[in-house]
Formats: sequence, structure tokens, C-alpha cells
Amino acid sequence: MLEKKNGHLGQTLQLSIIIPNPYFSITSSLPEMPLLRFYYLCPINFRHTRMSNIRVRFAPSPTGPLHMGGVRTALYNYLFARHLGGKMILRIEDTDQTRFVEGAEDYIVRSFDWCGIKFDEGVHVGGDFGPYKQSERSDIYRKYIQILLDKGMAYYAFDTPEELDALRKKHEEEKTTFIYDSKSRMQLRNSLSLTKEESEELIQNGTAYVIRFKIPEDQYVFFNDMIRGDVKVHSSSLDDKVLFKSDGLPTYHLANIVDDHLMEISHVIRGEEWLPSAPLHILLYEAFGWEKPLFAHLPVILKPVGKGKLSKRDGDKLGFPVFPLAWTDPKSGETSTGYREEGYLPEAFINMLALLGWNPGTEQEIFSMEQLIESFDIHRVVKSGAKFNPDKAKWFNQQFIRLKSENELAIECSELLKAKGIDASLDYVETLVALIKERLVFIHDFWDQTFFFFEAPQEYDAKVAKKRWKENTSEHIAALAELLKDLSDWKAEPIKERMSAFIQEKELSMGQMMNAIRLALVGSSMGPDLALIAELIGKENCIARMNRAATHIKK
RNA sequence: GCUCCGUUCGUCUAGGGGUUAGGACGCCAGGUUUUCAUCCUGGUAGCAGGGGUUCAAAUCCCCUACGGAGUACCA
Repeated sequence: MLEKKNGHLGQTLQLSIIIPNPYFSITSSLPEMPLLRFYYLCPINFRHTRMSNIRVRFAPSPTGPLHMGGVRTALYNYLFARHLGGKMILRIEDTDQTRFVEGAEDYIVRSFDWCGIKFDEGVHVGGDFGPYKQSERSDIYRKYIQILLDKGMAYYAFDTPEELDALRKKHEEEKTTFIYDSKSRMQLRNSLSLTKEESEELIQNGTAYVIRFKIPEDQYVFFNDMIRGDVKVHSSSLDDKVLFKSDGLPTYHLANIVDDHLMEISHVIRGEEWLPSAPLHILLYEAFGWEKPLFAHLPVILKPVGKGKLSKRDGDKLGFPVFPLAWTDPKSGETSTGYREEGYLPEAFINMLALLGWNPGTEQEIFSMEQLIESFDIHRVVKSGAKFNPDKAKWFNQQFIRLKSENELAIECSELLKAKGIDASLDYVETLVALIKERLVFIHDFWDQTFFFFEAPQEYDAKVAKKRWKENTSEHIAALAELLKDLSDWKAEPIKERMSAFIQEKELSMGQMMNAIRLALVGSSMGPDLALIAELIGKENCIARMNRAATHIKK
């Protein structure tokens, strides 16, 4: 790993488990102190258990519903923290007022509640490191940006957005990219290019300004990612990012670093989209002289088909949810469905998400949240993006439905029936659940699997009729119905005996006749044991259905 | 374009110098079931390409290709 970056060091370290300690600054060059080398060689678990306070955070922006990628990021944070006995924090990053969406924060909280991801601190539960909403922390950021200004590591920039846009456009036409950096900053309007007096005057006059970070020139920034290993970037490829906007609020970069430091975040586990700005964050920590957290950049979730990452719109197009819960956009009124609404069990959703980009190193696939916590190791998160597979998501749901007790399922199925205006006893529903449990992918499949217990078929599957209904089938069915009238003990066993005896006596084909009866009772060739169906729908219904079929199905 | 990250069956992945390259989803076939589903058994299919290093490379190195992310007074 290190060899790639640093030849001479690589030669001294021949072992492959080299994970640099992030608590030492290694910006300009890799240190060669023996102690550090020892630390590099320490097994990962040793380093984790030594860390007394594991604190991680999930820090969404309330700009809309959280999508499944966000839930997965939060989940990995949660599993990581719980596995190591640490704390999980929910912080709301709402520094961009223009993108604020009403109800988004509440949606985020409700989603985690449904998923079973619990927070130790956060906007909704409080804690000792609050406030947990960035819009309520602006004084804090102002204080810290001043420190950077005083140290000469940040500067005022007076360029208007229009000026910068024009510059970018001009460069684009020339097939180059405009970068606000050490090469261009002296040609722009800022406190570095202007005299002190000029800058002060502009500020006095109320000229709008932003505060930019002064990226140090010509140095390498190293950091270690728990998933990707060592990453090296040259500062010349970084630009002077805006830290403080003209509206008096910080950008993500500043707020994030300040909050993570103040909230004593030990591990930053976030999406891969942050990887390119990680070097900036490292530099920021160093500018403040703060201890850095350990980083882990998670791979993205990709679309099941086609190119690119899974986006909020894919769900509707491809027929699966991308959100945990249904969401209605407050402005457009547009509604998107959620996993919950589509019939997914939260356990299944979580299990599926956990295995999308992580594996336990064993062949176990079905995990409870407790088991996930027990097994989770962030070093087993894969590096590459994972295409989401809706079929596998369904399979997980099917597995978790089987894990549910018949009573639990019956309670939910009863609700389903009630919505259809059917009032069945819980006992009866439970009996049915026991019969068809293995056929359910979703709980709402219950109706498709049991409708014939509640209502007689009005139509008969033409294909099955063609195959099973012969010249005199109607006659036989009517005769059998007549025969069944005399059966006093209406239970599956005697029913079956009576049917078999009839078929044998008439020298009919068992398969043909049984399927014909099934067609009469169910309307198609599906369902559990025929005699059981007959028993459960009752004698009268059974006979009525047979007689109806005898007159309605024509060869 | 530039910067960074990646690449093992169609998909999710194991495997990290010597493996018949393993598992799961999907798909196909057979068995079980009087039907359908379940279940069981089997099958299908993969190391992106090219160079090195090595007795030996999916595994280590380099190049190419492809994919992804970023390139905002968004997060």
C-alpha cells in the first residue's frame, strides 16, 4: 500500500497490513519515527478497541426524502458504532436555506424509526453536544472562521457569482477549467490581491464577500481511508473552496469539520461523493491544529440497469421504491412510494441494504439487526459501487416473512381483509396463513393466495379449462356434488376419500378430475390441498361452486 | 478536459501467489406435490485486455480500456 506512494518507506515495511494512524499529521511527508511504524503494524481491532470514545454521525441535509443510499450510509455508521460500543449522532446540515424542504427532517427521523436505527444524540433526542442543527450554530462557525482568518489561512473574496460564472464560461469555451487557486487568486478580487486598506473599505461599505480557504502550495496531502487504504493528493489539484458564504452561513466543508471536531466525532463514515473533498478536510483539520477522525468512504449504489448511480427518479421508472417511506413533495404534490408502503418488512430492507456492499466473510445472508451489529466490520465493505438488484430485495422479504410467526402475520392479514370489507376471525386467518405462508413474498400477496376462501370464482382460467375439462366433466362434477351432499363429517380426510372413491368407481383419471374440481372451487390451478380448501369453504359453498362450474364451464 | 476511486458468473459477492475459482439472487432442467407455490437435486455462467515479476498470477507491478465520483457562495 505504502509502496505505491512512498518507495523508501515501502521497502522498510514488507507486511501488507499497513494502516497508518490518522492521529498523526502526515501531510508533507510520511513520518519515519519507529513508534509510528509500530503503530502501522497494529492489527485493526487493536486500534479500535483502544479508542475510548467511538462517536459517529449521520448528517443529512433536509432537502427532501432520504433515499436508500442514505439509509445505508446511516446503517453502516450505526452498525459500526454499536459493534464497538460507540455513540451514534444525528446532525442536520441545513446551511443551505435555499434548498430547505418542509417536512424533510421529520421524514428522516420517521424513516430511521421505521428502520430500527436508533440515535444516542441528535436533533430529535438531544444530547450534550448540541445544538444538532447547523442553522442554530452560526455563531460557532463565525468564531472558527475568524481563527482561520487570523492565522492567514483563509481570505476574503469579493468576486460576485456573476463574475465567476463568466470566468468559468470563458474558460470552458477555451476548453480549460477555471479554478480558484494559488495560480489564479492573485488575479481575482480578494484580500490577498487587494491592499489591506482596499479590502477593509470594501467590507466597511457592505460589499458582499465570501471567505475562502487558502490551499497551501505544493504539498502532498495523505490520508488513510478505512475502506480504500492510503490516498495521496497534491495540493495543486485542490481549489480555494468557499468556507463561508455571503449569507453569513458556512458551507458544508467548514461546518462539517467544526461540528465533527466539537462533537468529538471519531470516525467519519460517509458516501464516496466526499472522497474528492477529503483532502480539503484534512487540510482544514491541520489548519485548526485538530486531531483528525478516521475516514471511510462508502461506495455508491448504482442503478439496476443502465449507467450511473441510483437516483431518486429511478424507482418510478423501474418499478421499485428508492425511499424507505412514501413521500409527497410539498411543492409539486408528487408522491413517491416507499419500501414500507410496498410491503417490505423493515428487517428485510435493512438486511438487503447491509449486504449491498458489505459481507460478513461467511456465507450467512439472513441477519437480524443484532446479528448485523455483532458481525459488522467496516474493513469488509467493498470498494466498488454495487448495482441494486430488486429481485434480491424481494427474496430477502420472502425470507423474513417466513421468519414471522403465523399469529403476527395473521394480525396484519386481518387488517388487509378488513380494508376489503371482510371480517374474518383471527383464528381462521391464522389457519389460512399457515397454509400459504411459503407463497408470500409480501404480506399483501395474502389476498391473491386466499381470495377463493372468501368468494366463489366468477371466472375460470381458460387454459386450465381447456386442459382439464373434458366431454362429460360437467356431468361428473354434478354427480360428485350430489354425492358430497350426504357427507356428514365435513373434514378434509373424508372429503378426499369420497372424491377418490368416486373417481375410481367411474374409472376416471385422478389428475384430470382433481384438477377439474380445483377449477370449480378456485377458478384456476393454484392453491393448497384441494380437500382442505373444500373443508374450509364449507359444504354448501363447495357444492354450490361445483354445480356452478358444471353449468358454466363448457367443453 | 482535469483530479481521485474502482473493475471476479447477468446481478450481489468470497477468494489477496499453488483453489476442480466458492456462495447467494435470477434463469434452466429433473424430482416431490392430484394443481400452483414451496421444498430437494442438478445445470447455466465469471477473474476487462495487454505487458511484466515469479518455478507458479484471479491474487503483486505497469500500461490501456471501461465504469464511478468530484470539479458550485449544494450537501
